[in-house]
Amino acid sequence: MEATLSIFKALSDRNRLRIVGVLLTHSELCACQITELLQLAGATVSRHLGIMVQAGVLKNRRQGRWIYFRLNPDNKNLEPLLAWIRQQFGRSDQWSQDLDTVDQILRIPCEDLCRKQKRGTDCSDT
Amino acid sequence: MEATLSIFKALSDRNRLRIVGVLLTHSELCACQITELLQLAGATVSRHLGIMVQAGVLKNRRQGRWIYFRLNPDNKNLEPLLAWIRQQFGRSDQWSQDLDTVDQILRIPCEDLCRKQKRGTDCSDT
DNA sequence: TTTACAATTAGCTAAATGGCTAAATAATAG
DNA sequence: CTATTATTTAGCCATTTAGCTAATTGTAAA
Repeated sequence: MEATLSIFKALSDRNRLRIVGVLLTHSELCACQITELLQLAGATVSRHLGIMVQAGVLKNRRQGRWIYFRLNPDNKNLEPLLAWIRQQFGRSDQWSQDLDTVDQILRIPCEDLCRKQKRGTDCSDT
Repeated sequence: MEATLSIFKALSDRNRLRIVGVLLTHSELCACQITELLQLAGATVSRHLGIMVQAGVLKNRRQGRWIYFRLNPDNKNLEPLLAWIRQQFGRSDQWSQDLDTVDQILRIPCEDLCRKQKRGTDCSDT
């Protein structure tokens, strides 16, 4: 029951649910890409990601300077739950909008994203 | 996404998850029986139940002086999620213990349960 | 109609949660 | 080795949540 509870807690925040949503169709995203999607402070996003990793919902791996997150492929238990979420999201405006946004974000190299986030300004600014 | 979120919020509290757990095998329980199981103030339990009704997880019906709660049979969407929870609970000590406790509680008439809860003492007391 | 009573709502407090900034960490690049 | 930099951790504050008691509501019994 503890494990189940921590999974539900991990999923009971809007921003964390949005992260799961985009990972349903983009198998792997790095912290700075997710930060860009949510438009929150990097530290805040890092804590959200940590909660989900802790609950076993996400897994991460380091590649060079970046850390990539994906839905935990080791926990087979999780699959029916994720399938259910995908079904629920079927007609969610927020979800389809987030998917579009991620498509945009994926065109920007992580270096640029991170620089932008550090400055707190838009890419188009000098 | 809003609806999904409120379902997860409803399920992200230990006591609420215990309520769902016992309703997986006891199709209908009244507020005072659930209060007896959780050993919390009646008002607190009422609020937990309200949150789950609001989220569409539970449904209630009045019968005489008592209000009975069950897993919402109208929301077919919910079934896979409930099946998943049942699966997760398979080996939960808390769950099997709660089921035993409910068996005990069901032997006591609601009148007696409510009287006991009002006095805040055990049934065996005078 | 009045009384009794199960459940809910209101109002309070303590703890948990989610946001931020700043400091620390861990890896790459120079 | 030192500097840079993406992410995490620490520390702070505002909001939400879960618990309680007391008051209210709505139904049944007297």
